[in-house]
Amino acid sequence: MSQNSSSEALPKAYDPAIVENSIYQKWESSRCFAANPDSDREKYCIVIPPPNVTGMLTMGHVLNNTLQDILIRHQRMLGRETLWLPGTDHAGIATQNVVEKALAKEKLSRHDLGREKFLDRVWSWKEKYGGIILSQLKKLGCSCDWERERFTMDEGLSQAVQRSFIKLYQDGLIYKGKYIINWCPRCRTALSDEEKIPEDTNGSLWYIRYPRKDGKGHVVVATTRPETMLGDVAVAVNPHDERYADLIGKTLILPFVNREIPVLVDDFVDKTFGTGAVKITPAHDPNDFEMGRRHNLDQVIVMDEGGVMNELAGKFKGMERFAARKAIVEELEELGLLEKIEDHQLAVGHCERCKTVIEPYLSDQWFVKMKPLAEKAIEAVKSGKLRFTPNRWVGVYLHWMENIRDWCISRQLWWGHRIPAYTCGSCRHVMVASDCPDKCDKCGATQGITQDEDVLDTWFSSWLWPFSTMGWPEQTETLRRFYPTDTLVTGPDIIFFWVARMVMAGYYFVGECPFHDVYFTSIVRDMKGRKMSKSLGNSPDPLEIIGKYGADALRYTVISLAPVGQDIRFAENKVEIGRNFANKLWNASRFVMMNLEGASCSIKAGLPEASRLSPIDNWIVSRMNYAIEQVSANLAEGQFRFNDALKVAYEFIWNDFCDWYIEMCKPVLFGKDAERKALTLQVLVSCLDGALRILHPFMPFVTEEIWQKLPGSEGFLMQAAFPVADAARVNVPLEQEIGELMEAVRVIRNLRASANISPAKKVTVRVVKNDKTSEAFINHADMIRSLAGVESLSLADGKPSGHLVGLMGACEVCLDLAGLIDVPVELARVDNELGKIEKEMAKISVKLENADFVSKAPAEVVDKIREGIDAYQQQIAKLKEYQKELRSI
RNA sequence: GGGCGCUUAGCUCAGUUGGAAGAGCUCCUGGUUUACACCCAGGUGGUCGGCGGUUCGAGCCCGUCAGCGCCCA
Repeated sequence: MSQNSSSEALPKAYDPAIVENSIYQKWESSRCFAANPDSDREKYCIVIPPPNVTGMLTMGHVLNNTLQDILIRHQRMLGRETLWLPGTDHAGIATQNVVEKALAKEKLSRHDLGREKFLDRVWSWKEKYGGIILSQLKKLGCSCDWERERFTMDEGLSQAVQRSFIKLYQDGLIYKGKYIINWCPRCRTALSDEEKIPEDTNGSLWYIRYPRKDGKGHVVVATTRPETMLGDVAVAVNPHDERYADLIGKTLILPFVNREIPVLVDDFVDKTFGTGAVKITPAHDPNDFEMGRRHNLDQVIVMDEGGVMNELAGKFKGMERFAARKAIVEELEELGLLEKIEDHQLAVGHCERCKTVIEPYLSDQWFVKMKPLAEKAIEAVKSGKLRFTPNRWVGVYLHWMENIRDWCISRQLWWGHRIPAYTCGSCRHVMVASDCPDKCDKCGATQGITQDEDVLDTWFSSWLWPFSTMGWPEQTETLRRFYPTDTLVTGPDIIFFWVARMVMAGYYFVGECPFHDVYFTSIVRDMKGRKMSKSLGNSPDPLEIIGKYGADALRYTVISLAPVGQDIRFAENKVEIGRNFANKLWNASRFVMMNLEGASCSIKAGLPEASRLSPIDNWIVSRMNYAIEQVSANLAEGQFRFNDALKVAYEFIWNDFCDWYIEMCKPVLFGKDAERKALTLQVLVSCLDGALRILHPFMPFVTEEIWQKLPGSEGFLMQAAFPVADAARVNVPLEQEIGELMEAVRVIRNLRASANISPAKKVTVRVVKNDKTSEAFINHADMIRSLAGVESLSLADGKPSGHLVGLMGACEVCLDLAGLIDVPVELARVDNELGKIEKEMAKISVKLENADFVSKAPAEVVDKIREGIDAYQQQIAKLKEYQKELRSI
């Protein structure tokens, strides 16, 4: 499987297209993703938020699933038995819509086909396209256990749906009844409150005169939906509204239909809204419905299921609801019954799936009583047993839970789980059972028992997902081993739809919260801050991006752009950063392996003891252990600081390992000291190994590909151990010492740049003796020579003339220009430098001028400031001296 | 109407107990340094949204206003 041959030359640039598919195939065929319930390791489990079968991979999926993959891969490398359980959701309305649209192209409706044939079409559609999004997740590198893939309409999951419905019914938590529900006239189905999307709309408030039967004038009512007046059965006023005191009990004549309707009183009426008199339409408004029940009023339905006015609408019969609204207003106007029209802003509900304006509609539906289910779900969060990250979602969750309303679960669709309720044709008795009863429980009839036509809300299967996918209601091995799961990663937009309901279902059906942590992801927006959507056309195709830049690059960029809980602004060109990083890692590895020829080092050998290593070797080892510690801390349970972890790995690899360590190694690698060289190679290989391990959860492909080629690697990186930071190898004084070396190099490079000296040209540098700082130059003279292109480096007792002068602290670093100084340029540079230092000094000096600061601030803070000023003053003095010298040339 | 989040360099964003403002990209200047131009070295760039307050000291804590974005009614 792995060649482990360093003689194989790596291509100069990393090409993800060549690597990713083959790596993924190797993982999959070696069953690296499969969870084993029999192992005795501690488990870690995530169930995927099942994408819709109709779905195509979006940037939202990329973010969400990359995060899950990072968690899973990290935990797997930590030695846990991990299960990431994948699958898809049947997405009732969405899927039915898609197939109906396809049918429409053949000029067919689902009714032309009939229920059975239509469902056949949906299933074949599902077989053909339903797997696409999951195969797209594979391109992303997701390490799901594909052998356990589930679908919400699978046999087993359908069983779970049935069983849960029956249990709820038997427990008295499911009921059927006629209530006002949210109705989509286009989808022709009921919707839950959550599927109604309110949008602020500029509407109107129409003031309509309802004549009194006694002929003594009229009453004016205000409404935002005039078309519903045809279903009015009363007018109500507040009992304390003196304006209408004499009107109570009188009768009005409803225009157009000439129905006699009473004026009644109800505390609910808001005296300040409109005229204080409101029309009551129990069949078309939730508040009116309640009021109607209190006063025992008729419920007059004036529209059909498609939003078209019915026979009770009189002359408006057959008109679409908004056309009817227009016609009614016009006619009222003509009749002199329209008093006025006011602009009125209101929130109009729209169908989540098709954006059609929702109609509050009286209809016979099934509901779940939610209050009893909410108790434990509230407690779980309050007690901290269930944590949310970011924590602020707790408030949103609790507010919803504490004000929870019953859940309308029946849908007038065909695609979905059919409600397991059967009605006796003879006595109308309703029986809930998994199969059609042979005879009626009540009257004993054996014929004419029919199943409810409706299906269940898709979320009624989704809320069971964490355990239905594990085989519930059977007590399976998987369920015992992996339930409850550990972390849920999902978007805050489905906190009510899904998260909250899963918590309730987990407690109710299995007795345990389905997870202990929920990580709410960011929302991916475009650069203008707009949510990505198909209709805006601002949503890039992740597959195209993967094709262009590689999955690792996309993962890198998405994660680094996503701080905890903040929305991210994504643009395709940002993926270049990830691609560049993958290439950087690739080339660093390439460099290491090119130098490995004939060497006998192996990642299995581990790091040589510190005493055998050079300071720079020990420095990179220290940096690596710091990076390991930081990545681990950022990924520790409950942290979810993905972007910080990734940043640490990035900086270690790019800055410490590539920019400094590899460069510092070159003299050794190209030198003659074989023993040093061997040790250096071992450090290079070990650090590369460590870097690949900490980076693997984030960028799995490129790290695996490289790791396979490292000498001594066996099996797969994805199954290798995540490194543990060795505190004994973290050497802070050494890091400081090497930090000084780096600073010395920077000072010289600075001087070279300011004098425009070609990098190829070797220079002579003289450092003016100074107690501490100048030592740094001498301690690491060889290193400085090689990194800064210095030929001769020496200490000088006094400042030589004809040199460029730079400062490291107060230590003068002089670059020999043989007197060829471009004085104006150099003076400008020194001026600039002086200006900056003086500005800095002024900023901290004011602190010392404040007597309170000196007396009240901690001594070490004051001392630090004093030292700082001291240092600045020395620097200023040196620079001024240099300035004087330059001016005298 | 109620609640939440955001406002830091031209752009995208870090900044975890209050103690001398950071990264990446962009831009500018150099560069055929045998890992990498998907690169290297160097540089420019910020009254931390406004106004108050607490404090010796505020990007960070409190109040208030403004703009943007969400959620709930």
